[in-house]
Amino acid sequence: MADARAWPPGRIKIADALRVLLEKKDFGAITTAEIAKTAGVTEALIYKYFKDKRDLLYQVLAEYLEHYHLRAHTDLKGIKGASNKIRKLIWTHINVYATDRVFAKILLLDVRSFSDYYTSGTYKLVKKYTDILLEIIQEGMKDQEIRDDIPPVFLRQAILGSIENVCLTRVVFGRKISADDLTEKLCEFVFKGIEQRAVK
Amino acid sequence: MADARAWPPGRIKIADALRVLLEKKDFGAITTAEIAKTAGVTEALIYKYFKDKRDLLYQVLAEYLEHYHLRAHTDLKGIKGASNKIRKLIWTHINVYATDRVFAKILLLDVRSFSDYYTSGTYKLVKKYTDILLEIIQEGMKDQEIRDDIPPVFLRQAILGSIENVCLTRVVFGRKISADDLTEKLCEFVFKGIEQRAVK
DNA sequence: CATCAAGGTTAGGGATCCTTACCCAACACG
DNA sequence: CGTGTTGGGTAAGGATCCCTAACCTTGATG
Repeated sequence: MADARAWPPGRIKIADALRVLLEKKDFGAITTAEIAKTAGVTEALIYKYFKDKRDLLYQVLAEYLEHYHLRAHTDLKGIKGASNKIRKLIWTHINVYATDRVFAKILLLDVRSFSDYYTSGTYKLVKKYTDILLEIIQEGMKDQEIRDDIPPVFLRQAILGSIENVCLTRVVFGRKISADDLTEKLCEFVFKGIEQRAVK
Repeated sequence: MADARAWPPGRIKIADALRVLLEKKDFGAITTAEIAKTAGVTEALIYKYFKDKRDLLYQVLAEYLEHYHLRAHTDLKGIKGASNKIRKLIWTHINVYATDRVFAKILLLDVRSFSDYYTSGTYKLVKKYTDILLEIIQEGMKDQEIRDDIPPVFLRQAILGSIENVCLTRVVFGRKISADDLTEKLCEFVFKGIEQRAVK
């Protein structure tokens, strides 16, 4: 997972330790002492590699994001048409939440409450990731596949919000996430809306 | 704001102090010492009325929720048809975020990261609030106004997610929220979806 | 008038985050 | 070959911060 750059072993052990601990408890309940103990290093070493306890969280999240950003990109290769791409992106996105609870918890729950997160480099990575969706939307508007009377950035926010909120409760309560099932329903909602259509 | 039950003055001062402090900084950055000083009481008094520092936050949020729950209920009186009710509810919901940033920040940012929040009584109040939307959706399905091929609870999650995510960034970056404008766009999205309709 | 509850304070203790100073092995270099 | 110097890591401690136990005061009540 951690892109094995030439990071010193201590740094890797610390990041790994946080990931392990996040499986069982939320970030606020994890102490630096605990992280150090799990990593098998001393507390002070954390502060050699990370500015903060929070900076550690941000950097771990950043590693996930780089990984999944790349994956989303390749997942979309060879798919034609904005609608099909959006469907695929929704599936991929949900599937990440379904299979990687630690990542889901960090992104959906832990970092949100820190105000400095929104000015961090990690947040920029999130935006870069969601820009994929934005570009598809713009492409779809050009091709008359997607309505162009609502600003694309607005649509992006609305779509992502619905995805994340649907997954949120499932992540919080540890319920299973079925990517296939949720994608189907979400696409119906996102593409056609909740209005009852005229019976054919 | 704080429904003036027969609460002792100290309790009111503490809750007020937190509300004041939340206007400038986020919950995690506020210390109990700071709260006590702002309230003009000693730190220990906080723990006479609240189990935790977090419990204080939950109770303050609960006061907001009771207030806005009531208001949403009366706001919907006299409106006919599920679609019209949903439109109104969306407007009311957004308008609360637009006018009450402290409430918005607590609900959208601060409490989310605490895992015990989701088992708290305050969270039950949130559910009670969102049940309004659920009932309208069910009503709309019965009246053929809203499509019934997606579970109502799913639709509720998706709709609320899109609303909240649209407001979230505006709250985080302190940008203005125009209830009229956002409601218009959100309703278009929620009711009709992003698909380009056949040109008439 | 003794007692008791309610509202509030004093004083302090343990945990947590973070910093400063230090150790030591490996390696470059004159 | 002696000598810096850099990178990885440790030891120890300090400043806060959250929370608790015990105590004080005042007014109501039997």
